Amino acid sequence: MTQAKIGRPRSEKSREAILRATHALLQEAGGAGLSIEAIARRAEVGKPTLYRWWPSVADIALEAVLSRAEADIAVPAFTSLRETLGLFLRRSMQAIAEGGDAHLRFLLAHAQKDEAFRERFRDNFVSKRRAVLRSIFQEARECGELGADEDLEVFVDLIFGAMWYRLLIGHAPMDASFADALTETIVALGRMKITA
Amino acid sequence: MTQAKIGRPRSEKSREAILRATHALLQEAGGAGLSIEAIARRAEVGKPTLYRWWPSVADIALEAVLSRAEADIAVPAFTSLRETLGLFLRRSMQAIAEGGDAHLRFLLAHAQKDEAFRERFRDNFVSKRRAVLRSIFQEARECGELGADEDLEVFVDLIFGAMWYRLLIGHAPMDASFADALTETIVALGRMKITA
Amino acid sequence: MTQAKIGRPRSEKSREAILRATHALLQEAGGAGLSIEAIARRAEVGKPTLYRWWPSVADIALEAVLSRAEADIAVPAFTSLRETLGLFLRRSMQAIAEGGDAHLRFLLAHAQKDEAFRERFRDNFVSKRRAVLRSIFQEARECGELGADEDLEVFVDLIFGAMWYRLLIGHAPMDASFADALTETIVALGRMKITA
Amino acid sequence: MTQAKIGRPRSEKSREAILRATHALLQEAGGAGLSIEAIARRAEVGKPTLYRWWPSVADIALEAVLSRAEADIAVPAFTSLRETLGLFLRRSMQAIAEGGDAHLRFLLAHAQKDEAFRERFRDNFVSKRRAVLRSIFQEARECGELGADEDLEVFVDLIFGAMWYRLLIGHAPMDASFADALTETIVALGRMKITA
DNA sequence: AACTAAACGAGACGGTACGTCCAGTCTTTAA
DNA sequence: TTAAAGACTGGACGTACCGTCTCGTTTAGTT
Repeated sequence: MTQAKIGRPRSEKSREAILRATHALLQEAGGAGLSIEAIARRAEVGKPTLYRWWPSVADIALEAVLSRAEADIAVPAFTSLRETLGLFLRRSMQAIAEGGDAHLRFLLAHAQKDEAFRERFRDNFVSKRRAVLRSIFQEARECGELGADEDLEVFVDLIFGAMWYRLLIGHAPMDASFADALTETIVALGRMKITA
Repeated sequence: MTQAKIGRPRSEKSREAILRATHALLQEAGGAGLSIEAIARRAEVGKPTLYRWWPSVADIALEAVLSRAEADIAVPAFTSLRETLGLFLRRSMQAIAEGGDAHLRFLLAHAQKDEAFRERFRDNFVSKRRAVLRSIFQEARECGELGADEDLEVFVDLIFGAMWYRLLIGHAPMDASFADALTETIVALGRMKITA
Repeated sequence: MTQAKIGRPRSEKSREAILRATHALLQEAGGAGLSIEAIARRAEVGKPTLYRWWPSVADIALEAVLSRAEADIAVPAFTSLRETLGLFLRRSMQAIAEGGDAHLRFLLAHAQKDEAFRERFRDNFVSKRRAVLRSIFQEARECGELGADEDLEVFVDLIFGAMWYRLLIGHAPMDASFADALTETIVALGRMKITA
Repeated sequence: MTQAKIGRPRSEKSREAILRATHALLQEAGGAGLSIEAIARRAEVGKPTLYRWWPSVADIALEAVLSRAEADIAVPAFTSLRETLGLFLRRSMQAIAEGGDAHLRFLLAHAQKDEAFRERFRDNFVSKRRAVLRSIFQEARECGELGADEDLEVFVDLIFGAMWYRLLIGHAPMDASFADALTETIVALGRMKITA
């Protein structure tokens, strides 16, 4: 049917070296020192190998992030809105604080100058995180902790928006108390609508 | 005390040409085509003139934005929380939709790779917008529409966070209905606390 | 005796496709566009196939030239020095003018950067042409048109040197009148020595 | 009239470093190791500086050769055809033998793949050498050592052609005896026509 | 009115990274 | 068991900007 796959297969060793190098560069120097050239040098790989498999540096960084962070978006088992959401937000913020901020900054910065990448970033990263948060809200709704007519999409925008905003602007820390404040806000919104 | 002002004074003509060129480049090509080189070419100005007065391209873009957008942050006269906040948010989103998004994207992208600029961006741009929003909330509090123990900073993070998030990720539009949804959320939070 | 012919036999189809592609590329774009890569693409053949059978692009070009030009060096039947040499030179120049110049330029250019190829080029191409010209001179000597003590090697250098020189530098055409001028020079040198 | 010369002037230091590096690379590794990249590295100069002033590597090599070899084409004072021509040819061949061959090979090889450079090479290098040789022949003619109806251009082609041919093909040395053989050939051609 | 000093335009400088092309090698499937 | 095909490392290509520099020119304010 399709063409037989002949010829030398893609080198898994190279792929891993590239992702490892990308991760290391992001951690060491932040987004500043990350370039195709630098990755190729560090991973001891030819530049054409990078261009063959990824359309831009940002896509490499995205894959590097995805390959390490799948566990991050594990949904905590739902108990109550306050507990589950609080746990999720505290864990998320801690993951960012522990070295993930350079990665996220870099991805978002590149998404601003590359429309096509922005779409890929949205589809492969953002939407998955949004789905997790939305599922928590939906479970809360099923338990009666959120009303039926709330716009959960707006709730997701509020929570992730506030987090990205603090990360990107840096005017205030992403600590546990911030996580709790966000949690309480959602809890309050849920309670209010029910009493109304 | 300070040194006497001798020598040729700074050329106001050049300054204006530079800001105009920067604005035009951002509107035409988005952040992609904006560079020191491009601005100098377009403004018919030597590169050292740029480096003499601004530390980076992003600072030029910031000044270009500030010089045009002072009116944007005019505080509407306070009537009620719903009305005042709603007006402010609709106006803000409309300003962005009418061509300001490339500017903001560019500023924020650069803030991610340049720590020092991030601080200047925060001090000269972000904090002023935050002050406006905060003042609206404070007036609402004085009118009893917001409780005394609300964390207004978190409210500001929620609103501006959600707006930046939609702008940067592009998963949903920044339209009037979004402005209204945000408004209603804050109104609801205020009402709830009071009834509680 | 020799090793048995086991394994997959060499593809004659590929060999021909390669030589045809090489010839076509030389004619179309001159030496500029000729590379291992380009030949492989055009002939729809893998690069290792080229490296297996030829040590360099230049050797492929050499074989392409040799496979087509064996007739060129047919020795005309000897009648007189003037007539035979004149015919040979006019025919040679015409062959070059009719599209062979890109091939020769390419071979010679590569011979300059590859010592080993220069030797192969000399042994398989140049020396055969020299032998033809030398045999004409020898027949002329037997007929008494050239003296016994002439250095025929120098005569060959003079004639082929002048031809290559015009081809490579391009300051003057390789036309029939040039062929005749070279012929007359040799005839004159022969006559002079005899009268002396 | 013409545009005023404003802006930072060209760096003479860089220009010299580039020519020196080019010369050294040609002598050390032959044409093989010569590239824009290698010259820039060796001369400690940015690549754009090379591209700003020269259209190709070959042009740099040409300038490097010209800047050193102006003395080579000094015309010896004319005494007799045999003596003057012999001296000129022996000197020329010696200059090539003493390290100039890599330069000439490189120039000629590049002239084959770059039509425009071939023309520059012809105008700035070849034609000057031809003029020297032609002037020797012309002085000989004035002394009656060459007839009035000889085609001096063909004589020049014969002599320089034979020299380039031996240089490029490498089938025989460019030594004093070769110089003498060429000299005697021209002398003979001159004598013959006169006796005829 | 001449002098002084700084800002101006222009543009070359040493560099870094870009994205592409080709060289030559290696590894897998096909014949 | 060799041929063929394609991915590999590596390096040069020519271009775009970077941020710095050196010019000659212009434009005030100071003598």
